[in-house]
Amino acid sequence: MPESRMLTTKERIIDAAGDIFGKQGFKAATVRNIARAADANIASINYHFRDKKGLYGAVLEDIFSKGVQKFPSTCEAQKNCSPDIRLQTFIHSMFYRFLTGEGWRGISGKGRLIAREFSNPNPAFEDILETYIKPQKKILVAIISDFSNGDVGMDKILPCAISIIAQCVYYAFAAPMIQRMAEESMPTTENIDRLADHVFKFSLGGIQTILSPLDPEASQQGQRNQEKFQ
Amino acid sequence: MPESRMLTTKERIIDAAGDIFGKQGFKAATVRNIARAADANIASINYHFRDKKGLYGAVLEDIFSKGVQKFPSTCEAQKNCSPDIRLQTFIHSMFYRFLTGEGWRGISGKGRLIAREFSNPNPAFEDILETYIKPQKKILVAIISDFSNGDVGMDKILPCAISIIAQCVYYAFAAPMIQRMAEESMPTTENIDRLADHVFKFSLGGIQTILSPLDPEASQQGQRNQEKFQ
DNA sequence: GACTGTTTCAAACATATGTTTTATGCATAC
DNA sequence: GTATGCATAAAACATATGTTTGAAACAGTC
Repeated sequence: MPESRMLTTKERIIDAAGDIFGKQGFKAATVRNIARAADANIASINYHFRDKKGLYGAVLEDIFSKGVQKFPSTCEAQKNCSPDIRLQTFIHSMFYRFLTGEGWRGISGKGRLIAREFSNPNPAFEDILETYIKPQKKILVAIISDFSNGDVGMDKILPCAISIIAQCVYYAFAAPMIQRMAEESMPTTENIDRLADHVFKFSLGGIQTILSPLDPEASQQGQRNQEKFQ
Repeated sequence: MPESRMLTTKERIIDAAGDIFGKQGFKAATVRNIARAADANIASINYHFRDKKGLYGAVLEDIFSKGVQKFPSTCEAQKNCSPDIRLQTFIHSMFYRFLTGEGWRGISGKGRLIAREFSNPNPAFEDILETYIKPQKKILVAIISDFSNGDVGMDKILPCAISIIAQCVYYAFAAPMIQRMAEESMPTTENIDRLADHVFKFSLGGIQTILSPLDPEASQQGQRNQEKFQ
């Protein structure tokens, strides 16, 4: 352990806990395993973080603060760029943040922890939401809004935002599925740009279709088929 | 308990286990809680399913067999329809299967269990994959393939399929997130058709953009920004 | 060098939990 | 009626796990 020994016990615990919580979930992860992986004593977890829940909260905070710091989804230089470019930057940031080793390492580590929070938010996640995620939402909404000339309501913009986030998150959290169903599309460091570009282009088409002022009747189509399912 | 008493103990256990496994995950769910919810004795779980893992496997099988049976994603009548219509049917089926009470009840119950499997497949899930999920993939790939005239490779079709599935799954598994970020888009029985229709239209635009023979240079765009993240 | 506050350690504690055991009801067949 | 096989029940068992405890090691200060 050449470099990990440079870190303090507290840091090593947070690091190991991120991986183990990510892989196994809050309940299945044991403080004993975390302590062993961090090369620390069990009691030090309680000493530094009060209890297992406290450790989890610290891990969440650590993951997000580092994640958005290392991969900002917007940069000053692009402030006046076309929405195309800014959307591409946003999506690529998302992929790098989720999937690379400097980020959340996708499914193999902390990325899965985040996916879990999406469907099963821990109380400690509410703060993360306000501090880190809502600003991201604002950025994405602004980008999509710029595709029209501001004459489109939130009822069309928000679903587009969701569709985009959905794709980014899915590549990170459903990697085992993707590996089994479409191995070529497995998210790895080699094809991360290719995948991000696909999501970008796909979403571009989607946004244009949704925001285009024509086909006002299309929203009725769903009603036709509704009874088939009831 | 008027009607649930009509069911056998075994059935009641599977039913209760689906909800509790879904809400809490495999490890966090306890056989004691499941037995109580099913109004059954703890030992009956081991009696009928050997052990906790066996129960989980039975739940998985039950969920999928009922899910695809109640909401088939293709029907004989549409066999010769346009890909548009068939895609719409596929996506709506997906939404109904994931979200309605007759299906997996979204996040509140078994839906979450499936989302978990996507990122954390249980050994018992491999069978489910072969029996229930791969046929679904085949259907979707055939639909997307029909949008072009068959002159587009899997390298473009599969990512489109993933993008579509991603949206459907996200609405089901990330509902708590959606509720907090975009309450109007919360998946409920009231707006399920509206949401499914959005995903349909968005995906239609995405597919057309990806499969369109023009812009062969677009795939290079990603490379430009790559160094920014390294 | 002795003192003090902080951190680490090994062991113990209390509890939660999956599983097994043994006994009891409850049909159906002989 | 009696016996046999299936289903359920209550209790016991063994283990895993979060937390606490009290002592030891360490670092900085006077």
